[in-house]
Amino acid sequence: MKQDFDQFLPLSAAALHILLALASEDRHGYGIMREVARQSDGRYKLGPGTLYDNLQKLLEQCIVEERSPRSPDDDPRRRYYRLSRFGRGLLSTEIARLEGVVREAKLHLHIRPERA
Amino acid sequence: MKQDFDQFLPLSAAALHILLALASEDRHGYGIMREVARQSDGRYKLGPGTLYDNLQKLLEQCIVEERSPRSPDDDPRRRYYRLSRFGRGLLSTEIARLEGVVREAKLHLHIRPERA
DNA sequence: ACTCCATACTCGGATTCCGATATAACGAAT
DNA sequence: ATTCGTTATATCGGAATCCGAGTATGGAGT
Repeated sequence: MKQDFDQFLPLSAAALHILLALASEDRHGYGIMREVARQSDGRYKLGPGTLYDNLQKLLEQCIVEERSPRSPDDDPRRRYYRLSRFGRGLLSTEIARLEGVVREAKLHLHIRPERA
Repeated sequence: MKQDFDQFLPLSAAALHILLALASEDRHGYGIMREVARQSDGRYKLGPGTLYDNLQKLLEQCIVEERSPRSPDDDPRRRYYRLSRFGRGLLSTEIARLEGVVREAKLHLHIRPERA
């Protein structure tokens, strides 16, 4: 039962970063925003429009699922999201694809030592 | 004189693949389409709409330049494009960014051995 | 003559992006 | 108790982008 990830790839930058933020742990929307900013050192910022557009679509596609809050002392406004099994596979596939892109690029570019 | 690549990043999938196709050699539009399909093993196909939209924008931003045909026996319909110096730096920066994404992802995913 | 491929390009509908804005509960400080 | 900054979810609508169908043409093969 091979799932066809291919029809979902390539992921948009927004979707990729959302899934990446969810790969390390389940998060609520606002937490995703902060994590995305953190992971990219503030260079890539997700606004609420892009975030919720994407989240809704990812939910419909069952790439991301909503999860119930872990404890009752948690802020009740929060809605938590997690990667589905399918979503995790999809992200892995996309990462493998990106590795290919990076490998290909390095054949043809001088990559300078990375800057601080 | 540090150029601010950051305002152009992240590259869309289309732009990234176009630049990648031009990294190895100068190409005309149709050649870019073929090269993109080849590099992705046919999984990512660029249609003419996306291609020319992107090419026009990349020209305006001086990321890509038009080049004169190399020899007069070349098919005269062809219009050749090449990466500008700026474009090459931009692509390098984007590739470095993607390496960071891949590195981050691998901390949290089991990447299966890549499929045939 | 016909068909297929190479090649460039336009068009318009669909999709996506994305900041401004709205709303409100929380925490801490006064 | 009030205020203030932050946390938090969500919508709206214009702008940007995607992207396939279609148009056009020339050359090569049969």
